[in-house]
Amino acid sequence: MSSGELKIMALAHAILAALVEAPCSGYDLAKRFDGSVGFFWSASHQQIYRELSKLEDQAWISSESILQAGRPDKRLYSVTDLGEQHLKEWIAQPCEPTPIKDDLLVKIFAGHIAPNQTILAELEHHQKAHQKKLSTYKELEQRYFQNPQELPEAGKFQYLTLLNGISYETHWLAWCYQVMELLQTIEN
Amino acid sequence: MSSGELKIMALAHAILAALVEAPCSGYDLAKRFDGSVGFFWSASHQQIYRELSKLEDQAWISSESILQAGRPDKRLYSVTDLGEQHLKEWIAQPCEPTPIKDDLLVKIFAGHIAPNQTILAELEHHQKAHQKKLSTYKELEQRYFQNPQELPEAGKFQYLTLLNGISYETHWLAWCYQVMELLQTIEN
DNA sequence: TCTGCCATGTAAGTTGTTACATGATTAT
DNA sequence: ATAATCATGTAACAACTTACATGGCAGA
Repeated sequence: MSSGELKIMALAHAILAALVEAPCSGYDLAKRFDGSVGFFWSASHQQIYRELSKLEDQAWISSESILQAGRPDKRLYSVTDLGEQHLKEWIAQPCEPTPIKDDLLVKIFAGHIAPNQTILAELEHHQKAHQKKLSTYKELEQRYFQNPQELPEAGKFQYLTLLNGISYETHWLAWCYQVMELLQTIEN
Repeated sequence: MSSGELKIMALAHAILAALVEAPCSGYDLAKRFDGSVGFFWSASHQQIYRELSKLEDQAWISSESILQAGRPDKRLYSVTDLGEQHLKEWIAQPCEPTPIKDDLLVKIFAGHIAPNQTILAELEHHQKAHQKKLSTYKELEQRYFQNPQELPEAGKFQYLTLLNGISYETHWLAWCYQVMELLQTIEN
């Protein structure tokens, strides 16, 4: 209503959250979105660069050019006071749980039109993927979050996102197992 | 490559899967995407109508006009042989697990910049939402899936998507509890 | 020499969201 | 009367994906 500026910009907030934790370049952000930030958001480098431009136009972030020997310059982005203020306000606004959108579940739902073998193969593929993620997450837990009670406050919150990843992958693995059990009762 | 037609169309496949199970109108589809189909996909009615037009242009679905007394006509959509063939092929192509994108996790990640009270309130809000979904799912389980072993094949697969929903909500609830426990160790 | 990493972008297309639009029937 | 439900759409915009584009440096 009225003038504007009341948009959603989900990615923008994920970027702000990442930059508040540690200022970095677009390139580094893209890598972080593939790693620890990936516990809660994913984005391609193209999205990230575009969003960084927008955020800088709005003065929610600012950048500093870093000259590097033998490498392209990098732009180091950090969140401005204005940006942090907006992030705080956004955090205070209630949001709803993300609806599920999952290709594998679509395939399972229509599973009866495909050979059992096909479904089973895809399931094993996903099982492996989830197992891999889970062990990565557990390694991170052991390496950086051994004593959660003694972490600094920011660290505790980051640990909680990791815990969510662990719980999420565990849920998927348990479900994969359930599917396999029930598939065995179907002759094909 | 070569000529084309190799697009992703995630929503299209979700619609095909729903229509294979039971032909219906766009309006009914929208309702189903808010209910049982919502275990694996969500979409607004605008998306659905647009996608239905595209699918009919490609002859993956066909429609029949149903005249109704005292109500607007409805178009009953069903999947053609061609559509079912495409769906089968799509099911056989491997896909990757859906990356996480979740606003609440962004908020938690940056939780240290907000008052503890704000985080706690949002968490309780989500806890309630997940509790509600979980009990809805469990009711459905009791009502329609008491003896999974004796279900027809299609029913078994649909039950598996419901089981995923139950597992998913349970995971979130357990995590909410973990967060609350750790939040108590932070003075604020 | 070739692959991969560092570093940043543009262009085109698809998907998803929000708002607008219509019009009849049924229940409170 | 008023709101909710049935039933189907258009228009504009925001978000996301895929492909293309550049160019230097480091290591096998």
